[in-house]
Amino acid sequence: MGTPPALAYDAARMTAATDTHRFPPRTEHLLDRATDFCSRENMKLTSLRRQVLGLMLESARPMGAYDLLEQLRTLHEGAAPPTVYRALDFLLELGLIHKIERLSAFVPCLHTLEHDHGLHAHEEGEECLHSGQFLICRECSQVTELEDAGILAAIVAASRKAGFRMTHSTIEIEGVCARCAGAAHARA
Amino acid sequence: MGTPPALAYDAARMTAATDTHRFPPRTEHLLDRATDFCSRENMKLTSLRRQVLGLMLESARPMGAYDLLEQLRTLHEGAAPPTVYRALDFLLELGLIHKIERLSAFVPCLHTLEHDHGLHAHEEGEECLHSGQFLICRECSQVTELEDAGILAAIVAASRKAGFRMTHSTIEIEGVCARCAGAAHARA
DNA sequence: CATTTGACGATACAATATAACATATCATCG
DNA sequence: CGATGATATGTTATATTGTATCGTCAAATG
Repeated sequence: MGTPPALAYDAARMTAATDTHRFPPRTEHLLDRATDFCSRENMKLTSLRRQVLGLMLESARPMGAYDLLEQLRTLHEGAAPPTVYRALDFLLELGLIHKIERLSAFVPCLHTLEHDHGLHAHEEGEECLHSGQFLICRECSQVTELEDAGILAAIVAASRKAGFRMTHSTIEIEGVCARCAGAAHARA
Repeated sequence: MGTPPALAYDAARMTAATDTHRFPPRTEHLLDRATDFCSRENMKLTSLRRQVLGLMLESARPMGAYDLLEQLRTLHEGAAPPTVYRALDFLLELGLIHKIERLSAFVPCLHTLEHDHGLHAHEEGEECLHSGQFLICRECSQVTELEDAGILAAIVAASRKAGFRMTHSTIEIEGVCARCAGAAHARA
């Protein structure tokens, strides 16, 4: 919940080269990939959007828009709700993040960042944003993104059977993750 | 969106026998089934809850909590947000309705009402509320509930594979329903 | 260079949901 | 019957999430 613990890199270099906040190297690397991804889509990952995505990458958990706003304000004075929602809308449209509807919260999409596959085509010529599947642990609040072909196939099949032309699917599976279930078992 | 059109039954009998609003016969019948269902679960479908469920059954579309509140006020002076949310929570817990997360709106669960199967068991001894799958048409806003065994099986399988103990799943499929797709085709 | 377009600042507001506490209703038991 | 506890509802206020709108600025485009 609170601020993250001390980080293992040199904080003095954080604001060295640019006017924008510097995240740890691993995050900066992912952000660079995101920048490339955007260029290829003819879009721009502006400094503001980069910061918002960076904050999400740093968080172990899904972040609400107002969580993000609070954090963003430490980097970007004067940020207001529309500031955050615009960045989120942009990132959502490109598939760089997902919204977890049940939590009204957002997570970065590592699949897009790591495999650079933003857009998918399911049917004849129909393009459709990759929409993942999420395991939501109610103990530790962590969210794991799956990309299970079986689930997707079942959903596409059921939609077709109903004559429904699907463009997006929201799959949110709630329960207890392996780690928390293990811990509970150990306690008993 | 607006108030429903004139109804084909005798409005004079609406408040005859009881102090609670009377819905058309088909709805009253479903409400009676809901009452029975609750008794079997040792719960009570109070007049307030019955009215809320009735309003939802009368609506062709998902209703937001504040839509319900507005309607409820015509039947139940002094209703406030908590009035509605409490009724919704009750109905959700019993599986008599579902929440469509993407719409922040609610629909009655006809599966529960028509088949009286509220609780399911997926794994060894673990009970779990029936959680349906929803086709959401972005043209006409209608929502169709599926209960596709293939989707459920795929989700259960993927959860197990990840060591995740699922208790509830939210499946919301957005797109264009057969009727609206047909209409669009006709226009072209 | 003028124009257009997209991004951002800033204020206000709308829509959704809950906290907290008071009151009422009802069943049960002594 | 009257006390007691549990459940349901009334009431007010507030928290949380999300948009509308309008103005400004800066980069891209012709």
